[in-house]
Amino acid sequence: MNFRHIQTLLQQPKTTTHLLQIHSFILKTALDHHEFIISNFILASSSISIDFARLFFDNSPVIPPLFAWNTIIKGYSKSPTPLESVRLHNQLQRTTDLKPDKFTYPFVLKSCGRCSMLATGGSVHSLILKTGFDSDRYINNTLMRMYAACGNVGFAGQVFDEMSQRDVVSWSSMIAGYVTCNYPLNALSVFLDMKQAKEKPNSVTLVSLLSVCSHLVNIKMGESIHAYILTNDIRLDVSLLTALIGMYATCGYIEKAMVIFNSMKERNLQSWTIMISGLAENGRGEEAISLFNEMEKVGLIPDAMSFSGILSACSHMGLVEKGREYFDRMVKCYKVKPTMEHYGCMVDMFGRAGMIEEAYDVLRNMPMEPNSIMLRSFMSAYKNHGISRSSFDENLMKLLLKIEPEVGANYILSATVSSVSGYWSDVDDMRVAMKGIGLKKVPGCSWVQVKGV
DNA sequence: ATAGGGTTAG
Repeated sequence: MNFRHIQTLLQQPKTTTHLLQIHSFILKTALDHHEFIISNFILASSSISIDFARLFFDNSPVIPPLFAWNTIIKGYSKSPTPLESVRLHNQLQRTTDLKPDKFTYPFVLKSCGRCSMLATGGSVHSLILKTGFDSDRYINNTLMRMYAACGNVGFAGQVFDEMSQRDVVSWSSMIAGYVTCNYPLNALSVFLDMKQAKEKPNSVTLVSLLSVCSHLVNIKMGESIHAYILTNDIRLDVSLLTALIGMYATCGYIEKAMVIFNSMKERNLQSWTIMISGLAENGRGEEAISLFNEMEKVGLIPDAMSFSGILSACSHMGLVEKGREYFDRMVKCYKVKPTMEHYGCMVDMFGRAGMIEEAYDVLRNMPMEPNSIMLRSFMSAYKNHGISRSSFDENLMKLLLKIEPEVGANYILSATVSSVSGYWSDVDDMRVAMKGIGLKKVPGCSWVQVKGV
């Protein structure tokens, strides 16, 4: 049993037991101090699970070589706990003489982005500048993604502008950055610059661009991108087809979306989910529900996004019992933690069905502060169905006006609801409240209209 | 000696 032998073993298909066996060989031959062996063992075990690899990393008898640190940092960057790679990067700097290299930074940056740690990401950036790695294209591309993920697309743009050489990934990252930060028009203009620069977009670039069309609800642009894909022989992979479905569905071309979905030879969870949500949004709840059931039969595990789709279908269709069922199934069978969107669907669903008490229960018992969409939905339900109820919670109305004091429609809603709840004792009270926040004229609503409520 | 970046939706 020697070095070469272990190396060969590590290249074969690995299972946990297999790796444990190799590990005991390593101990027996005292090769556990050997840097190259440590590196390869950590690499092999990280392909099983990052936590598994971490055990060996932590118990290494010598300080692991930089390669092993990089492998672990990379593993955490795509794990559910990316913060751990930021921690390890700190530990690397504090406790060893090793210096991070061009394989360390991309993954630390990715983790900073995933954790929205703008300040930490910025300090990693200055470290990169200090150590001269700012000429590395990969690092610059991940810097851009980090800044965009942290919501600061301006910094991403600076990195992009200062890059000495850009490739298709740089351009795609810049476009995706603007999409993430909700600047679809800027994304479009970067695409135009990209064409000027004669850089050819690939299927990843086009996925982001189709999302631009969805954001702008611009079917003309969507169709021209579809045509561009076909004439330029861009590979129609699962992601690109899924993005096309999404674009057609958001633009209201649900039939076209269905045709693409049905033609797909291979589909992933996202393809199903986007089709289900598309059907739900286009008022075709029954089909959304049957597609959801079909998806489960195929053996795919629905995620938070899939449940948003199906719950919104139930809400639009007024299928209260089904909605309750799916919500329960989501939590109990699939262990998906409900997000704001899910609670929003439930409030909307109960509210539309006139079940004010149930909607109120959801609002009261959810673990986060409701957003304005939910509050408006609840208030409208109250307005439409709650006229005879006495259970109005004026705090919810106050909260809505606090979160969104600049939205005129909220005051109109408030005025209407006040006729039921007595929250605003008279219209003059509301006038004072509006003046207090400097709102003189309600957009889309004159004082006369408010008075007339 | 082993390794790296970009993609969607509510």
